[in-house]
Amino acid sequence: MKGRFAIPELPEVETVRRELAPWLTGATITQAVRVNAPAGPKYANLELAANTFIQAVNRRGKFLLLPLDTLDAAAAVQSSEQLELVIHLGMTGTVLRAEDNPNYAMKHVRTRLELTTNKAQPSTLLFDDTRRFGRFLVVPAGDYRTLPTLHQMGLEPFDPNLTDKYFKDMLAKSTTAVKTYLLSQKPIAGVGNIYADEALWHARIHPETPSAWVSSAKARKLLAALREVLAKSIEVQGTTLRDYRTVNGEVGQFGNYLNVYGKAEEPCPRCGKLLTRRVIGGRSSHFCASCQQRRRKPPSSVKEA
DNA sequence: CGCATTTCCTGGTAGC
DNA sequence: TGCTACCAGGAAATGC
Repeated sequence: MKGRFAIPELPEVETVRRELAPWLTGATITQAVRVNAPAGPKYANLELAANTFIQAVNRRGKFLLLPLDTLDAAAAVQSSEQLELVIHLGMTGTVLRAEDNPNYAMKHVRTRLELTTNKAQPSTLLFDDTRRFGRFLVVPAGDYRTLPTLHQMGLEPFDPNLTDKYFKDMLAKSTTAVKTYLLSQKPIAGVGNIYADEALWHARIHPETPSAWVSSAKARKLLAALREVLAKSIEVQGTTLRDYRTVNGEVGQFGNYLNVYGKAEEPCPRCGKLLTRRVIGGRSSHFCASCQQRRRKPPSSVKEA
């Protein structure tokens, strides 16, 4: 494992959301600026956030969504456009409270928000994004045209509308490797590399199985497994690799519950055969070739080419 | 359009 | 020790 990693997937982002909400909900943004990063779509339109207040700290998949309400009634009438601050942590995005980190190295801090909290305290939010894989931008509320992944995102894992049949129907839409398709965020929101590998192992599905070949029974097991690993990880504040810390300096414990991720050449906890690592869809993937058998033929419901 | 591949980006690490 | 080459990853861009 390398770097200051959390690999923020749904549980890690939910952990951050829960930490940010008490601090930011109801706070006024007096200034919002991009610092130490080139202009571009990743950290964009921040000036629009000035003179607004943060209504809520929400999460959609791996994105944090902060609806902003204007403080200027006249402007609200003129624009009639509600705004939203969109934050994606990417690989290395970290949200910091400046007053808690007086000696913080500013080298990779990309944006800064000057705030007045709902307790009338001044506060400064810093967004450190070392590798610049993150996003921190203001958009018209709900307008995700510049964020195609968010735009096409599937239902939240715990959305009651996400039934077994709905999930199976989503998987049926693609013939790409089921692991790759999960990472696209289209069948379900918030699943990244770690939890995809873990859930596929629990459901005994080979990660290279064409998504549409996954049977109804396997789809049901996969959805249950995804919910199980995500819920457990949220409970223990996510997976911490190396020296990552949450906003409040805590360490997620889900690493203790991993069965396959990062465990190539170690014995499968279920059958004892050595686990395999293989690049699938350009991503490092971990599975048990023995108990995650790849089906040889498509199910009868899928037309042969 | 669907799917596969490449790019973005930096710091940690292996190997010499 | 110092240097190079390589690797990690989510989402977007590009290629076919």
